[in-house]
Amino acid sequence: MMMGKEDLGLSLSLGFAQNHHPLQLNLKPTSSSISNLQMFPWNQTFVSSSDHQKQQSLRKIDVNSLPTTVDLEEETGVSSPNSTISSTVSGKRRSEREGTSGGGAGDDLDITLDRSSSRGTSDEEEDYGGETCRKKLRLSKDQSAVLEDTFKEHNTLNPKQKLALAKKLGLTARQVEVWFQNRRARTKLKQTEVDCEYLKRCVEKLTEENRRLEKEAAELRALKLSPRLYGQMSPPTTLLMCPSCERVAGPSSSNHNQRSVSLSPWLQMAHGSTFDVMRPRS
DNA sequence: CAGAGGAACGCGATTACCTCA
DNA sequence: GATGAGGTAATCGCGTTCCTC
Repeated sequence: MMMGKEDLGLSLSLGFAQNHHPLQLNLKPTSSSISNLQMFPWNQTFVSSSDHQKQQSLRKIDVNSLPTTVDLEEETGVSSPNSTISSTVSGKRRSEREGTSGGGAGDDLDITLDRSSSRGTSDEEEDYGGETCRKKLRLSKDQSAVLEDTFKEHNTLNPKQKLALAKKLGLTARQVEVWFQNRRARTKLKQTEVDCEYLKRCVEKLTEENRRLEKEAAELRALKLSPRLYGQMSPPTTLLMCPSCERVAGPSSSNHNQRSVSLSPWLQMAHGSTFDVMRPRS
């Protein structure tokens, strides 16, 4: 089953460094299949008895030709299709140190992935049942749903979380790692698309505003050419600004110490005027 | 303490495979 | 059935961070 864009479950935020107006885009799907799957409490053990049942059911619907038993063999790196798991006594990795909400007791064994083994080794024949070319293993719907749910909680996993998730889904840790990598890439791509769209809208609005102002300026120039009318008006091209608060003063704020400045739209934006094309829509 | 070397990891780019119209 | 497009799992190369010596 293909996973469409609506299945991505992206919750995107767009923020500008200066304005801090996040543009929230909630592309979260309303998938009933996801709701049936339990979220991972990372501070708990993954495989409980109920988990085991789910694991069994997951394996039943697993379309991939994975090894039927994904157990301790994988942790020791004996029969892992794409990855070799090595254990190191010392040297905590970054993800664990940064506390990706994992950890807990029994962290004396740091389980890490040796990715070099997944990049073209002699184990590949074993990996794909004797075939030399790499096989594209499409993840099942439920596997994807669990991965999505997990990704919503943490977009990165520490090695233990990775292993536990892999074990639960009947995948290799490397597959989980790859899925998270690709998922992060998709999220970023989606975010870039959103950014582009938003900037395009900004450009359109600015262009429109520019056109309007040019038109207005042309009209004012035309008025200037007719002295009778012009004499009745105040100069349109200068505005008054309070030097202390730098707020553009209106006609009534005559008590401010005023000076003439040219109007900058960015200044207006900073003061929250109606010129708000850079403000994301809520 | 500074620096070299290595391991682990993440990311961007790309490839290869699969599904569907 | 052939085919092209789109999605995505998998791979590769590189940079970064951290740890050990």
